[in-house]
Amino acid sequence: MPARAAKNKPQPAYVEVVLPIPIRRAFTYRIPEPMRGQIKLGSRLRLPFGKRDIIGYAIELHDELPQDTDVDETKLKNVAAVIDDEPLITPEILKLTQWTADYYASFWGEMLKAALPAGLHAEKVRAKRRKAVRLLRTADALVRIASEKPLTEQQEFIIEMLRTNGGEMLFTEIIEQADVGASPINTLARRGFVEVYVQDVRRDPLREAELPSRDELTLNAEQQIALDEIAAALKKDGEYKAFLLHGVTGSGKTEVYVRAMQAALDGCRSALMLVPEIALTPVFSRRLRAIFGKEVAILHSNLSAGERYDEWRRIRLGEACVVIGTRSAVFAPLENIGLVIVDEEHDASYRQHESPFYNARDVAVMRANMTGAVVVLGSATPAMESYYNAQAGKHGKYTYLHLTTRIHGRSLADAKLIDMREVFRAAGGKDVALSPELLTAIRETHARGDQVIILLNRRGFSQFVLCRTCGETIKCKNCDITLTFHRRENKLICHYCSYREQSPRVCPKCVSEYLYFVGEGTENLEDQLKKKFPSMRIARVDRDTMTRRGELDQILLDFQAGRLDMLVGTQMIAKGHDFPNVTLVGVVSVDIGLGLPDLRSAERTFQLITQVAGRSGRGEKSGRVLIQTYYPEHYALRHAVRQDYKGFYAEEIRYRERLAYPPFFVLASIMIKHRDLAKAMRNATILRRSLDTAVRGRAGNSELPALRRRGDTDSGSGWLVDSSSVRTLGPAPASLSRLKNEYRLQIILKSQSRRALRETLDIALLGAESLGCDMRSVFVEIDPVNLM
DNA sequence: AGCACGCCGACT
DNA sequence: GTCGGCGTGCTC
Repeated sequence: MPARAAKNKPQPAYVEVVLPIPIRRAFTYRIPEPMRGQIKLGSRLRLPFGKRDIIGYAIELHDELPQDTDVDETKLKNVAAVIDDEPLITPEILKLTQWTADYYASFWGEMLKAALPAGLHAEKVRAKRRKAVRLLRTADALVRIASEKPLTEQQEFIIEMLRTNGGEMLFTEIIEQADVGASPINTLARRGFVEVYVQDVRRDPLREAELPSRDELTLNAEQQIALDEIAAALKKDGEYKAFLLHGVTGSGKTEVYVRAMQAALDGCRSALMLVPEIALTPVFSRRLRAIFGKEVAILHSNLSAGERYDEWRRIRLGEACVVIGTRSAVFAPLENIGLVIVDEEHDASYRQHESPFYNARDVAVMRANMTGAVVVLGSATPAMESYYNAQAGKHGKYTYLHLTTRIHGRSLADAKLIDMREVFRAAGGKDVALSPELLTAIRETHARGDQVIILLNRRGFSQFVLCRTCGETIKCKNCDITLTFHRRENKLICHYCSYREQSPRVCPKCVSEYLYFVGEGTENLEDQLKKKFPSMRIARVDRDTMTRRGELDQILLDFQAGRLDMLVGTQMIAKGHDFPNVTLVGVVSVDIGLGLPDLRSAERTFQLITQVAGRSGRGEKSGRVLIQTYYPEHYALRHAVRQDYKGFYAEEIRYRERLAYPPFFVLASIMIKHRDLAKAMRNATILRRSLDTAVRGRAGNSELPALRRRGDTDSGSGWLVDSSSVRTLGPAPASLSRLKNEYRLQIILKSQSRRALRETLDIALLGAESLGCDMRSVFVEIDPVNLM
């Protein structure tokens, strides 16, 4: 042991760190003398790791090397540098990320990285203004001038790209997307093809939008009751309490949130509000600015790295005590939280689908629980598990608050199902995308000067190519799915891996010329509508068109301001927005989702339709909703039409119980991916064996499990379980059995006890590794969405 | 995750 | 005969 100045309290000489890589272990480093005392829990450290430098996070400090450790002092490396004077990770976030990583069988180091704003190292030269490029000449002029002195391939490409993007793009955007340097753009500018100019990036899209009217200042009785309950809970300082605020669309949940946040501030505590990705519109942001002024920090996914970091820093320094943000904002370094709100808590965008997996809604509840805060989960269509948790009785984890009336006494839209099988028959077996009834309704609505929203499901509704002669469908060469036809590019594109190929003229298998392009994608539907309603101004909103920053905002604003008559799009348009002039919502084939291998497909369909129906008739006028479907008798649709949440819940919960699904059972999915099917199978088999061993081991060790008969709820098998038993299913081919050139096998775990499930999983993963399973091909998801 | 080490095909 | 593919193993 090195001698130390005895007078001073010993300074930690060793630090345990976790790293932002998929390794579960922590690593020990020696702290060089001059750094001792500077390192605190949560400090970011620069560390030598193998042949490279890596940033790690201090999670534990030791004065001496622990006795029980198996690390060899001589093998330890020194910390290279302490990055921040004051740790960016607060003790609270350290604890929260640890819990989250553990809960989701994720990696702590990755979780910590995810908790910090991306672009922490963004250059300080944060351009508030950026260079943009505008196309100056028309296509005709281009041809003429180009003939004098031909353009290079890169230049041509840039011009083509500019043209397809409406003639205007950011300088950096071009460089990125066209993969060119700055010089071809400058050459084009010199030759007068384009103009380079400086643009305010933060063009305020609100300029032309009217601010929300402030006539909703008085709460109705239900809102007041909800607020009172929340405020009362806030008064019990430091006591955790959870609410489910179930309010029909248009019932004024937002008003309750805002008041509750004010109440938290009045009690000198801070407030955190999570919103779905799409809902954080500039309109809403501005409203919050108006209410909370500089106190509010907004963590918007569209912020540049620098802007995001600025907001984050204001929170860390305590300058902002109200935080509104999307998913990752759940890790915002707010101190002294009194209130956590999760708006539209059922929304899928709270789930992170890549490593590190987590669901921000559940992390939010845990954060409130850890810090003794009040949490409010709000939704018009609560997730099954949330509503279940809000049931009185032993599951009463949440206090239920209900808003049943729409503000201003607006009535719910009048909704109706259109049976597409009949439409199909009436059309003489012709493939019709739009029923006459919907077309008539669009015409009438437009004639009144009102606006229309058409919702469709891109996935189920995309075009694919079918050979009429041999029945061949053209599949992606990397994935086990059919390619989607994109007319504008005349290409077949894989929606999973982005593989693209020229669309064929003859069947690649039998060389028949009779190729049939089935179905209607958004692209095509937009064309059809434009053709049918040439006088209407129609815009399309989906992931393809929404790549550019701010473009969605612009379309939504145009729509709101009445510069567009119809919006056609996917789920993105279903949520949160307030369009007072929309009196018709058409739902075109969302029900394809009902056939997907997803235990939540009914729930999602119900939610989607209910949400989009809520878009109709938000102003003074009453609205209509027409839902085209091939399954008019499906319960998700039947209840959605009547906006009957409880009816839907009652049926769905029975189904969940019968099949041992959440909320009765906790699920985990283990996905095994490999380019080589045999290897995937080998890994999966080892895993299964290891799981079986772990399950047996646990069962053996657990003390006299109370056996319960569950034969009445589990269809058929009548298996005997104790509440902590873990069932293993698979390995079986996953629902997308081949994706991005990898075979995918899936093992599903089910248990009534989350703890048992997690413990079994941990033991089994370790065991599998020691049995030679290649853990790089193994991906664990707790509470998964996709199942067989 | 990266990055090295190590063993089998098409090229100066 | 070498350059380079990615399979396997390790990182305090």
